[in-house]
Amino acid sequence: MSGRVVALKAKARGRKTGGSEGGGRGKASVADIVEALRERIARQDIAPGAKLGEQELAAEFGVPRTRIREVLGILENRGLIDRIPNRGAVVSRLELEHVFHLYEVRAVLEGLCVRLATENAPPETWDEFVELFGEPMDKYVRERDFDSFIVVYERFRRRIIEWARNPVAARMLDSIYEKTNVVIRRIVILPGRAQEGLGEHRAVVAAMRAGDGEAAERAKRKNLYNAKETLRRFQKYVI
Amino acid sequence: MSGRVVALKAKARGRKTGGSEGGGRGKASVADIVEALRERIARQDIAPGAKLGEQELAAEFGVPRTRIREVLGILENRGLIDRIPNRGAVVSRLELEHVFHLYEVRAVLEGLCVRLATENAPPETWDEFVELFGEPMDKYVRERDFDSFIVVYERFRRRIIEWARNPVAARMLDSIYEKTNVVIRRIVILPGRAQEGLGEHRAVVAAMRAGDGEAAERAKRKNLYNAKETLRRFQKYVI
DNA sequence: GTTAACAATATTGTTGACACTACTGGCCAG
DNA sequence: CTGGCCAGTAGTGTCAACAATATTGTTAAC
Repeated sequence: MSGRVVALKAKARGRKTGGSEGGGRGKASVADIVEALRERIARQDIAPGAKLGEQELAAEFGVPRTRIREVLGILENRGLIDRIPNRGAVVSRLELEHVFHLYEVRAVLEGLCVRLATENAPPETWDEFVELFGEPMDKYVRERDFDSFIVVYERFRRRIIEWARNPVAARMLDSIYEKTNVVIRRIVILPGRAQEGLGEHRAVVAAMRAGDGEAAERAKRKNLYNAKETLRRFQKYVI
Repeated sequence: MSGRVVALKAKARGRKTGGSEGGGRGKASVADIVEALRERIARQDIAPGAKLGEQELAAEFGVPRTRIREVLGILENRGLIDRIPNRGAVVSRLELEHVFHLYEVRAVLEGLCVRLATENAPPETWDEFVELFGEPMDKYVRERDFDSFIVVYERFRRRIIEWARNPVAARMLDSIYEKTNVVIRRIVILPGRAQEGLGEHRAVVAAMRAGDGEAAERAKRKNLYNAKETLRRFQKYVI
């Protein structure tokens, strides 16, 4: 049916200075390959359900198959791929139910981070975002410039996690993002969602600027709860 | 300095019906070995900082070294061991700061699960625990029978996660428990903590029985927040 | 007696070869 | 023509030998 979507570039067979993947000099390490594949899966360069052949990947990255095997092991227990014994590995399809579960967890974890960040960072930290979530973001919404919208959104998210100073939460949120990245981009284009989300974020930022961590947490939770409900309402158009 | 604490039993070198570890028939699979080691680390049968030799483990479980290698890889990105290139693997020491981070995350995740469980389960589900957290637990506390105390505690926890019906949260909480198991047992014996925790849990159970998910969530959070504060106060005696 | 260089050993890291399983296509019987 | 059986093939799973690196032990010079 649907053909592979794997990029066939490079083929990097050479050894010295050969591996262009991951930016490392020398040949591609396990971490490099994991990162490369994680990115492809997150951006859906490889479609969900598509097969990941070990030999194929080994040839592309110019590494022995054993190393690919290790990579697939890591990707598997991160939940990004499914492996069936003697059958190979395929990119996980994310069930709608699973996405809801992810959103419930994401809500409380981001709520936590927002609260911690409010407590840890000097209030002026958030001035930048009070500004951005004002006129500029309004403009993006009006002009349907969702890419710029998401860039700011991501920047805010990263800043929060940075100031939350909790590596455990950061790690868990990362593992959620790498699975829901795609969904986020689809939710934001749903009718009225960007506008609504912007309003919710203004509440979050205002509370943070005011130093009220608890209020910020509640606002952030509500934001993600609403996002989930929008998703539920329009699920037919998303999945 | 401190010698190894590794159990030297079995040495199971035989192949057929040899691997007694993990309960599986035939030789030990990767999952079996991971589970066996996870358990040992959680129960501190292997001391933090102790070295895990590949050949040693391979000999003990009667499997090729490659398989042990895979196991160590899994344990590493679960955060249970640290691996230094060409030096080997050692059991992670858990820093006090890290434990606080884990508790912050655990608080919001268990809070979530308590709320979800209250929404999903029929109220009668919790009658059993209303009962248990009454007189029986009081008795355990009075008699310093912390083992029984923890058994009930664990049972309650499992029931909550079961009814929360959120595999994502369940998985994340598991990864927290396997690291903090030891700490839990040390907190509960701190002066007054068991009594205090019991009171907090009665509030949780009461709210759940009454079907008030939000109140139950708040109560559960408060419970873990207090546990964390107790830990902070007595940190010298715990770590 | 202490320290530095060197050799020996033990342990981790890497790889290609071999074994096994599941799919593909052809063949034959009904 | 259809359905099941069988062999061939492609791909995954397993392993044991080889290479690289760190640690330990030894010797000799200061």
